[in-house]
Amino acid sequence: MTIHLTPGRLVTIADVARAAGVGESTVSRVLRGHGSFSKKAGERVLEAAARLGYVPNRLAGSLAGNAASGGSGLVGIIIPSLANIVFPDLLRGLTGALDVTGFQSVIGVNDYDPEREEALVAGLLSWRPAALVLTGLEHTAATVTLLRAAGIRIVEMIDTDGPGLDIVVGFSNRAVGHASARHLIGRGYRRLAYVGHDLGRDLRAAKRLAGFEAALAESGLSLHARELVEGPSSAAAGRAALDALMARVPEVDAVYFSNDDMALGGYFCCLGHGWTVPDRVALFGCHALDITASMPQPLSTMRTPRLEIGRTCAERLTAGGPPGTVDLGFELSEGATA
Amino acid sequence: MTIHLTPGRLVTIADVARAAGVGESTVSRVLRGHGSFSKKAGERVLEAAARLGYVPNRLAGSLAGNAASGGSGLVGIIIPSLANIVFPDLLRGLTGALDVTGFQSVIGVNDYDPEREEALVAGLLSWRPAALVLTGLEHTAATVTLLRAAGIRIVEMIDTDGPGLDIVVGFSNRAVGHASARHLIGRGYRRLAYVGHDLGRDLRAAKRLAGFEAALAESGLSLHARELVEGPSSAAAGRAALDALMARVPEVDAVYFSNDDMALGGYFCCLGHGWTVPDRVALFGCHALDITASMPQPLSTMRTPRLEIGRTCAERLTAGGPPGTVDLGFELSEGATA
DNA sequence: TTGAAAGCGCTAACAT
DNA sequence: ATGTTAGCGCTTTCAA
Repeated sequence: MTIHLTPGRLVTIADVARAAGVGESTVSRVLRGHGSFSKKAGERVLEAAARLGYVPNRLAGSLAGNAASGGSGLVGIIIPSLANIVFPDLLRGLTGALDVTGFQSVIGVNDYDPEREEALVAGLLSWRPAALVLTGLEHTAATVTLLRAAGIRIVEMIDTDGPGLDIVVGFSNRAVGHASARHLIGRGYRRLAYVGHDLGRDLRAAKRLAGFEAALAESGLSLHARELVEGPSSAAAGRAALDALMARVPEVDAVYFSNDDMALGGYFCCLGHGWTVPDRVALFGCHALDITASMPQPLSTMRTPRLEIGRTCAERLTAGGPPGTVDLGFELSEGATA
Repeated sequence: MTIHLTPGRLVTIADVARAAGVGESTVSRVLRGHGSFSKKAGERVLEAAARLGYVPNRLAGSLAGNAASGGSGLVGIIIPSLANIVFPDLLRGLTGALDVTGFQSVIGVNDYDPEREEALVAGLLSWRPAALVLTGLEHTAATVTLLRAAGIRIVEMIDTDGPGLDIVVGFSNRAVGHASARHLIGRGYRRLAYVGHDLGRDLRAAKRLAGFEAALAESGLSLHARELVEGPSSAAAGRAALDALMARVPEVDAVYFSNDDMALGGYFCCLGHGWTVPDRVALFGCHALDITASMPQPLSTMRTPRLEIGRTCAERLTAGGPPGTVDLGFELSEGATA
């Protein structure tokens, strides 16, 4: 049976009600399995909805349902970048867990820029999300004001080094840096250098470096040299930076990289020069990207629980528990490069 | 001045109107820069909105504005995976261009599963998005029905090998495979093998292989061997698969990988065995991931315009042009491995 | 068990 | 230039 509708007009609950011969509220009850209704009414509504190809309008649903309490089925997510696989990993954990509970992820990418984050928060808030997930603990004052006024759950993910607004899920980047230094010192390296990318933007990398230097200081050491590149991390940047570093300070015996991308580039640099790793120079990364486990010499790095962070964020959000910090820790991934 | 509001109640346009001493519609006009209003009214509204911390409710806005014509400021995006950097790259191009035009991206990940895509399409449609962006051309019949009934713009990205529903932006995966084979044949390789991942799920990879084999056939050749791994692509899988392949069929002189992840793993395999590349065995990938340009021997691969695809999708969507296919092509990235 | 009716916050005629 | 009014599609009292 063909149904004729005004072109461009989508099927509404009223259409379904008419087709099923019941009232609109009955349709609503049946479709959401709420209230009570007769078996017969249920069948007729379901049949009519299927026949007409009814697709609920959640804009209207959210508006009517609980607009005052600010809860649609959307969850806003803001990450700094999509170019570094670390953030897609977080997203993966989040969306995977969120999908199951019927939430849709609305995402924004702020390019490591707090001002951009502020604009994205304002934009996302206009969709009255049930919750907002941010990356890191540092935000502009205006962002915090917006967040507070929104009256929804806020999760800050990845970094636990500082106070959060509501729920915080991640690990201590400072502790990662500290543990990395302890490992290298324990291996006997003494002339340690750092190779990293733009620290002004990647605050987590800066915290790792701070932890690293703190551990050195505790052992009476200090950073022997550092090489920073402009812009984001990449294998190309890591390769070029290590190249420059070793030309400038050849006595360096171990290098701590801002992350695995950079470290992989560093490893390629060593291969290109024919330097033996770790004898000529030891390499240590961060994040334990899958790829670095397949290197001829697996990279020594720290495994960070990215998927689990995403999953945990989603769980805490939907569970409705109290505010607080969840530290998921990290783990040494002992490779053959340090 | 502190403003007291019922706790949990968000500031509405009515609150702003009252505070500014104007009518609701004037507030609406000012805030959206539509219609006409006096300079004075404009100032008072803006001041009141800022003071009260007004955040527009786009759920209500979309519902009132043009719910019938089905256009909110949301764009739904469905990708098969977030684990393979190819898709975050597409997302990056998309969200970057979409943000600028005031659209928010709502994303779904279907794990290469058409049934899951169908569920995601139904879910996304309930937010009455202005448009939907899908990956690839293959969908379930029910998905196509939903899409047709929705009456919104649809973009299918990445693959141009087949008819689309509305707008198609990408490149010919078949042509990529074909050109890859031509390159290897031109280099003099004759015992060519394929190393890939789950072809039943990654249909684009399957099309590349089909194009590859077609080119071989045109030269009177055929695939000398193939090694397929279960599950998704990864460096680890590429490494293990090449290892198994070369043990089984040592006379192979060139390997075409399903993508750069796999090829990088293959390169690591060669390094581990001390095989010279490309003399012992040549390697060819797909996608030209940044990382492969930093290898001691840059990987020979095909550069695919992922960011540009994302950007172009966004542009076509917002431009409101006619349906059609946009082939953005691809380019040989001549490395040192083939 | 069910329908009628009143909004949710906003936009878009329509008056003025 | 600006206020009033009628919905957008849905959920939720409130009666019946």
